[in-house]
Amino acid sequence: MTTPVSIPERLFEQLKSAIFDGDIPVGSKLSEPELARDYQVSRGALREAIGRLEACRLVTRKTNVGARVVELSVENLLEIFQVRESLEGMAARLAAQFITADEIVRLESLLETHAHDIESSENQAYFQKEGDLDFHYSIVQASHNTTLFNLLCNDLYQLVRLYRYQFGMRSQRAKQAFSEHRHIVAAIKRGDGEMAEHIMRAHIRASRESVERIFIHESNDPLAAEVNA
Amino acid sequence: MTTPVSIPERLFEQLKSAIFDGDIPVGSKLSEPELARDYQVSRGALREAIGRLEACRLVTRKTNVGARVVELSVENLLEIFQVRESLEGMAARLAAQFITADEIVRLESLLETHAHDIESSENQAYFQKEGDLDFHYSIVQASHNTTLFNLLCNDLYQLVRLYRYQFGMRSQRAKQAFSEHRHIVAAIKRGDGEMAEHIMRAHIRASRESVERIFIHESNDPLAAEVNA
DNA sequence: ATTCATTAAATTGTCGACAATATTGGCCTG
DNA sequence: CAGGCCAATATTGTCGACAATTTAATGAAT
Repeated sequence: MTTPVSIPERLFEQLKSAIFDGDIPVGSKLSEPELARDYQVSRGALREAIGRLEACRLVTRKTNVGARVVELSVENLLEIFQVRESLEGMAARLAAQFITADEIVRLESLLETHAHDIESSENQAYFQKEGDLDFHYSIVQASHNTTLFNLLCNDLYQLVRLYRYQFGMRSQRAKQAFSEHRHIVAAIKRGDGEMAEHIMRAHIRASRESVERIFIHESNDPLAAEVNA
Repeated sequence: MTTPVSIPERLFEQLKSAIFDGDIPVGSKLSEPELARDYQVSRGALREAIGRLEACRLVTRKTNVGARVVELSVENLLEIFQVRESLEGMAARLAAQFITADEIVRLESLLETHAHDIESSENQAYFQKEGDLDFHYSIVQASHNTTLFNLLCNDLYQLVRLYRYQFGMRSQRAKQAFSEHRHIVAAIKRGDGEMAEHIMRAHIRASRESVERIFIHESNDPLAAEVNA
C-alpha cells in the first residue's frame, strides 16, 4: 500500500523541476490560466501547488496580483550559508551524539559512492549535483531532531538547489570538500560532537567564502562558484 | 492604501487564535464542513488557510483523511529550544554587527516597557505572554538576515506560542530573564557580537533546562514551566 | 508628445457542485 | 462473541463558473 499522491503534490514536484531547470525562469510570473492549460489541471489544484512553493520560499505571492519565482541575489545566498553554518554545525554535533549503527553504515557507503564518483569523473568540476546535498541531508537526518530536519530539508535545501542550478555552480575544490566530508563522518563515528561541529562549520564557511570571493570581488565568472557544502 | 487582505489570510489568523486559545484542541481534527459553517466561508478558502497552518507546522495533513492540530510533546519542545539556541545566538551576533541606531532606540524603549510591566504586576508569574517573544522578535529583526527572520518568526515562534498557551507556561525567573535581556541589548549596542551570542545562548539554554527539570524529572506541575526565552 | 481618466481585457479570488476516498455501522459467518 | 465483509454515510479531492481586482489599451486634454 503506497501513500496516495494528490494532484497538487505531483504538480508541486513538476513545478519545482521546471523552476530548477529554468523552464520557468527566475523572477517570472506564474500565470494560473497558462500553467493550468500546460499541465492539464484545474486552477484550484494549481493554486494549492503554488501555495506549497510559497511555503518553501521558491515563489512569492501578492494578493490580487499573482505569484512570481523568487529573485536570486548573492546577498540572499550568503544569508543562507550563514544559517546553514549554524544549523548544520548543530546537526553534526547532534549526529555524533545520536546516530545509530545502521545510519553510520549508510553514511559510509554514501562516502564510498562519492569516492567512486570522483575517481570515475574526468573533469574536476564533477559529481556533486545532488550527491553533496545527499551527504548533508544524511547528517541532518542522523541528528534525530525533526524540527531541524524540517527547517533544513524542507525549506533551505530547496533554495540551495535553485541557486546551484541557476548559477550553474561547480565545485572548485571537490577533493578538498570530499576529504572534509570524510573527517566529519569520522568525528561523528567516534562520538566527537565538538569536532564534528567544528569541521562542518569550517566546511560550510569555506564554501561561503569561496562564493564571496567569486561574486563580490570579481564576478565575471559566476559559473565557477562553490557548491561543495 | 492598505494592503488588501484575502479571506484565507483572515481565516489563517482566526484559526491560529482558535488553536492557541484551545478552542480547537491540540490533536483534534479540522473538519472542513464544520469549520466552513462556523466561519461562514467556502471550503476552498478554508483549505487554503489550512494549507498555511500546515506550512508553519501548526497542523499536519494526510491525503484523503484530513488535517489535525499538531500533537505537542516535551521532546519536540526541547528540539525547538535547541534550534532556537543556535539560530538566536547567531541573530544576536549579527544584530551586534548590523543593528541601526533607530533599532537600538526601539529596542531600549521595549526594555523600558517591560521594566514597567514587571514593576506594575503584583504576581511573579507575570508579563511576558507576547512581550518576551517581542524582544526576541526584535533581535532577529535587527540581525538583518531575512532568511533567519523567516525561519524564526514565520515558523518557529508560532509553535513556541502554541506551547506557551497550551502548557500554560509561566516564567519562574522573570526578573533574571529580564536582566539577561538587558545584558544582551548592552552587548549589541557596544557591538560585541561574541558576548551577545554567548548571553543569548545561555539565556535560551537556561529556559530549556528549566523545562527539562520540570517535565522530565517530576512533571506533576506543567503549569510552572519556563517561558522567558 | 505626455499625462491622466476611462474603459476593455485578462487575471486572481471565491464559491458551490460533483467525484473519489475514507469512515461508520450493520450484518453475516466462523 | 469476535472478526471480517459490505453497504451507507460523511469527508476530502477536484473541477468549472462567476465575482472582484488588477492590468492594458484607448482616447481626450493640456
